[in-house]
Amino acid sequence: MAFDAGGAAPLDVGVVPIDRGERVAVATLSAGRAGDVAVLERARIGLDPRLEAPGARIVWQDARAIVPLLLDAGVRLERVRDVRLVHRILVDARGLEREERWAQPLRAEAEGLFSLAPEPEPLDALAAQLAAQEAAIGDDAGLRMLAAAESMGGVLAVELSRQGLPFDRSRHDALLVEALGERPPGAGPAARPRRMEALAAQVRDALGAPTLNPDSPQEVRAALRRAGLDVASTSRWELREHEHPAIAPLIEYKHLARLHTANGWAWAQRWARVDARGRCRLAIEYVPGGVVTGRWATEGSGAMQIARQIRAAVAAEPGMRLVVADAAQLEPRALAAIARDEALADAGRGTDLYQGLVDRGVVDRRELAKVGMLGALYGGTTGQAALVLPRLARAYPRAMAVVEAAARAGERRERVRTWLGRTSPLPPRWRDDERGAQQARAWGRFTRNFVVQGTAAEWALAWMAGVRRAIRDVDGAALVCFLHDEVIVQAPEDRAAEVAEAVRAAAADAGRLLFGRFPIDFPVQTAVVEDWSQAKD
DNA sequence: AATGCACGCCAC
DNA sequence: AAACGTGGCGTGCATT
Repeated sequence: MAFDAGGAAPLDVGVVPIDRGERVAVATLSAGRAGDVAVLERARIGLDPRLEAPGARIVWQDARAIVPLLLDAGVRLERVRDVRLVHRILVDARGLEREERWAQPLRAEAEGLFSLAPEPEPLDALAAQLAAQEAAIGDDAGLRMLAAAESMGGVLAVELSRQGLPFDRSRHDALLVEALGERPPGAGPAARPRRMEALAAQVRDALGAPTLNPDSPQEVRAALRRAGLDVASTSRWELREHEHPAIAPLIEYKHLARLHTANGWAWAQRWARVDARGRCRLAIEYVPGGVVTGRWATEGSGAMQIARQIRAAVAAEPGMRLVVADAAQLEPRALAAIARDEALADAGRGTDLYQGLVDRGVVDRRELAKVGMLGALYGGTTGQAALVLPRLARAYPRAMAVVEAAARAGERRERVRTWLGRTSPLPPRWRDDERGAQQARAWGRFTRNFVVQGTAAEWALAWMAGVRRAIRDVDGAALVCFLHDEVIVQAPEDRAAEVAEAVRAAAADAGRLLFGRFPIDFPVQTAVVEDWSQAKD
């Protein structure tokens, strides 16, 4: 198992940074109290034998403050409890007091400067928090597993953020020049790359608006209306409905403008940095549990939305390869497992669940299978999805009943739970009128999706924890990216195939860990490549 | 000048 | 003319 999934830890070891992380206080946590406090210089933390004791669980308040110190000291971190992350789960799941006292900097940080002995208070507080969490979790095996997984997620996020994503700036520059044209000499928003400027001129020409700023939706809409195009917005789907010489260059301009602002030169300048070993990496700050469903977010760099167009700039370093792995149709598979829907699980037996639906005669085209399944997961009611849904409901009544029940529960303002027990928040108030009914249905779509997306996120955590363990002894291999259902490991060329196999095996392990003997496959598509764009999907 | 919101588009 | 879930973020633009 990739993380502690059950049973009481024989030894809980609390760790608290003091003196701004120059030293660390270590204590045994038991029955809500801290005992046998030791204080160690940061470089010598690993010398406390309790941190390496078999089965020991290391407990902290905030991974961001302590995990870097532990990693630098060579502590392995196999069983962990992140009190901050787990608290957030238990507040919703168990009504644990919403208390943010450990969000504050620990008082010992300041007071430690003036006393040789550590303040016992933070470690006692940690012990008390741990005891409260253990009581709240009780014998709920799902919550216990979720707490362990989320806590390991805190470690993974620190490790991933410290690694960064290998990034080749000259390749990035070349991709931008190819798409946008030469970079203008002056910075500033007025200076547009050559192709963008040419498209802007075409738009102005076609609309007879010589001073038009194509970045201003208001100006663009007004100019379009003057040209006789009755548009409510300037979004692409609406523009496409109209026939006019300005439309094509405008849509192309907006496409390039997005690339330029989101993943252009300024973005690379801001987020790419050269580390101590001279490697260029994108600095990505992961936020575990940053999304209500339990998915991760990132802060600042927009790293979860790196445009496909520039993914070739994410490239393996000399002697290395990227092992790019993504879980195939993760959410429908999670749904099949939640619902114990053997028929849907059977359709997913191969590597392509959507094709499985076609092969079993449920729908006649793969594209329809996908649209219909996503409609079921998101609550789609129109178009192609609506046409296919009845057939899915007939073929997979158990799975469809689960998402329908989640939607109805949300409409009734009830909470729903993921497989391991993450709980949806309570909805805002809505009135008892037509507008309120709309809001209720919208909340139902949220709870419908929450169950599936949240369970998929739990599987992904377990998967990634397994990958972490599997590559631990592969010298030079490191997780460098995580995107909901996709991971990238950079590994030495001659060990990449072995890593790819380990990543696939970790997926199967994660499925068994969460869903036991229920026969659901979690196939993972892996590619060993030099750059991210070569991993086709 | 700083702040907050709306728009629009990218990702899964 | 949106719809069908979760987000981040840059830009324009109105408000303070």
